[in-house]
Amino acid sequence: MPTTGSLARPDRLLRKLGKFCPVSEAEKLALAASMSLDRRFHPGENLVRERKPSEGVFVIVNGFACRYKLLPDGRRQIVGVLLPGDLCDLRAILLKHMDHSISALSTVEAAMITPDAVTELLDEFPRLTRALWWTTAVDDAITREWVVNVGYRTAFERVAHLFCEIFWRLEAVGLVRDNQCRLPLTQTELGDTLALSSVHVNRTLMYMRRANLVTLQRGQLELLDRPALEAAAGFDAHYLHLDGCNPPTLRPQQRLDNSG
Amino acid sequence: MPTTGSLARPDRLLRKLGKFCPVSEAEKLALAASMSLDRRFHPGENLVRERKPSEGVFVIVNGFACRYKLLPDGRRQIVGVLLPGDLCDLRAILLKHMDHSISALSTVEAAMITPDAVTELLDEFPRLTRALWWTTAVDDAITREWVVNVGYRTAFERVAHLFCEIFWRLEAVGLVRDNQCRLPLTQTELGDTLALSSVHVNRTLMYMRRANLVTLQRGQLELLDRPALEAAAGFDAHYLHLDGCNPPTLRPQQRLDNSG
DNA sequence: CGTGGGGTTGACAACCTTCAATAACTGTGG
DNA sequence: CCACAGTTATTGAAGGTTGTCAACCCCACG
Repeated sequence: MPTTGSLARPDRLLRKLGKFCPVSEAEKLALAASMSLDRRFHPGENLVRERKPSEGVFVIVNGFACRYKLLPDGRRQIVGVLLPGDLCDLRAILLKHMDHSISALSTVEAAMITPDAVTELLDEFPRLTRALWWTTAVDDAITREWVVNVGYRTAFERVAHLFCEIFWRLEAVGLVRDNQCRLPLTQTELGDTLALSSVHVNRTLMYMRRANLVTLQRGQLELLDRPALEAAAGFDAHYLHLDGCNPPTLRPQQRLDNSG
Repeated sequence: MPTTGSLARPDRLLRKLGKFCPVSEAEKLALAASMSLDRRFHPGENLVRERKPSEGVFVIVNGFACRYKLLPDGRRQIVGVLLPGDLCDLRAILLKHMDHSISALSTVEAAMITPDAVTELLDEFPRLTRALWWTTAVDDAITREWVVNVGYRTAFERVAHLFCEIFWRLEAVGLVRDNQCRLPLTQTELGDTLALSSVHVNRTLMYMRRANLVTLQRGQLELLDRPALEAAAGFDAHYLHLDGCNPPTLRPQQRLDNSG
């Protein structure tokens, strides 16, 4: 049950990549080896700053983080949530500067993959490359769904939909038990995420609680009636692409390398 | 001035990739060669359907298309606009099914790159691979900005911001002249894009027209006072990443291959 | 010359925001 | 153990931005 020391950090990530394709021992070790520079961030602390070049790719090992943009009037819009096992976008190293910031919502442990290590990893492990590429595709699918969420849905549906999404994503990395998971966001942060005022988030949560759908206390989320919640949110998990991958078009050398 | 027949189709795309890094003749020819199966789509026709596997990657050669999701009540949310030179996401071939549909807004000419051709291209041209990867990163940055747009901004700001974005993007591929560009969207489609009712889009456009900021007639957009519009929208183009790329970490063989 | 889609406008309603006040909770130091 | 400060949560009242409904106009097109 306990992984080795070197595999503890990429564990959640590996679990996610495993949904895409089998991952060999060599690939696991290479990924673990590429993760250097473990760092710990306090709530509110920035991992990545808008308008600055990225120094590498962070892997969230533990805790919750968010992508956000600061707005002219001082408010902020959270445009993505990063959970354990998530990557801060491999492609960031291609860009001259970041278009958004990333900060810790809870205490966050993150490992860094340097740009050189990213390049090496992608050069030497084509199948892993595909898997990592797949995670970025899923991240983007999630962002698109967020456009729908803040654009189309009512406050109630938005909150419900976010809860469903985070629940499914945490389930995929083994962080759900007894219909419960962590969700260490204040109501103000939920508002920044869902483009709602904290006041209205509160009213909505009160309503959900009284309807015996959901409780959210001290950063712990419990879904009391998951089917009802998903129905109310209009939630359909297919955009999370947790059903694996297409049969890949492989290069010749990959065809020899199908050992799980 | 006129490109050869084989380079006419990827012309807009090449112009965009050129913002990222120089593209060699060999790369240009390879890209052109990989584009097969030119197709023409009428307004409203689907290029790609949600919940179906993608058959390859489309390159928009001419016309406007959009990514959209259908909603339970029959409405739709447009979650992205595809302009000439844009790709329908390279990574789609990794996914078992699409999480959104793509349809033509105007008459669209699109070329298809088959999954096999994508794989070959990525295998043989590392620098081109980086450039293509960069375009997907920019697409995602745009989607994130859309979350901000529909979540945070007022109707007026939303419309203004969309106009600025499309103007900049078309400018980058050489499709702007005299402060004018094409924008063949009905007010209903603008509403689907901006999460506004067509009625309110209309009111907003009337206001902008009367303020001598913008005209939009018969699919032609003219920015009468671009600085004022950008200021009003809170538009800052840095998320479009048109300023090129980071010095790449290259593989050895790439270091020998820096001819433009 | 009729028909249908898109554009324009008005009246009214709804959802959500803002402002404001209070209560509950968390952590800190005496 | 309690007092205190700071943050978070809760609730009420009033107002604003935007949606809905409905009507009308215009134009393109067959």
